[in-house]
Amino acid sequence: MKRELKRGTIELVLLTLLEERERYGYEIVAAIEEGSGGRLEVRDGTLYPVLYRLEESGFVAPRWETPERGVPRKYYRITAEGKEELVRLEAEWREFAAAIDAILDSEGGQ
Amino acid sequence: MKRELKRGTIELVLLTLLEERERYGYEIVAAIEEGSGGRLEVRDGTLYPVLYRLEESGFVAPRWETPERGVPRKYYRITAEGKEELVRLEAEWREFAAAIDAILDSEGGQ
DNA sequence: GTATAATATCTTGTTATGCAAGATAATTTG
DNA sequence: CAAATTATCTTGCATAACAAGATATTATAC
Repeated sequence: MKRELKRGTIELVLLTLLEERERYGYEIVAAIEEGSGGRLEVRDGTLYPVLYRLEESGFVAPRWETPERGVPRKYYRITAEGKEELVRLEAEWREFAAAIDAILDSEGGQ
Repeated sequence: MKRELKRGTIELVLLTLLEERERYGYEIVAAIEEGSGGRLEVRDGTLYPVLYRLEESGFVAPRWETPERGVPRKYYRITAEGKEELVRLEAEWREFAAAIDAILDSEGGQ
């Protein structure tokens, strides 16, 4: 999947996944690939900066967890503001996709 | 509509509009807004560079027309290669949108 | 007839963000 | 102990949409 198409959608995807439950970054990379049926891939070098942006905006909140065995993990949960943002982003996505489809369907169908 | 979401879709939109018929840049700006039901807007400062990229790639071909009255217009038509590219871009868009929707629907629906 | 608006194309610089490529560190496995 | 795996983080690059202008012709208003 080309890079440019993804732009502006990763925050929506992240908030959607974090609304279901708390997750840590490395886990999210796999969740995106799985949840999209292998069609969408996001690198960790992409993911972490997005999480920081969301954190700065107050849409997610982190929590370190150091298990008895294993590498420390930084879990993120969605905040109340994050849920509101998710509603906005999803509406924006639906409207955008509808706009593109409107052009494709009206013109291509002739 | 936010800027980032549009990225990667404008070439698809342009080729779709040009597949229907020859058009000139200034006309396309209005056609996009109308064809999307007012949901999608593209500035002329965005449009022209996209047309040049498409022309360089051989996907569209320009033709100047100087009418008896009025400002000269540069009409673009889609080429055979452009039609192939359009098929690719549309498939890519459909798959991408399906990937996003798969994540939204599976997670949001619980 | 001159000024203003509308039509139309084009250019420059800014900005945002996804990603490659690495660095770091702990843990597990061979 | 060496190598692979898990996990987070950083730097620099590339791309493309846009704002803000420049330019030029034609149409309209005064």
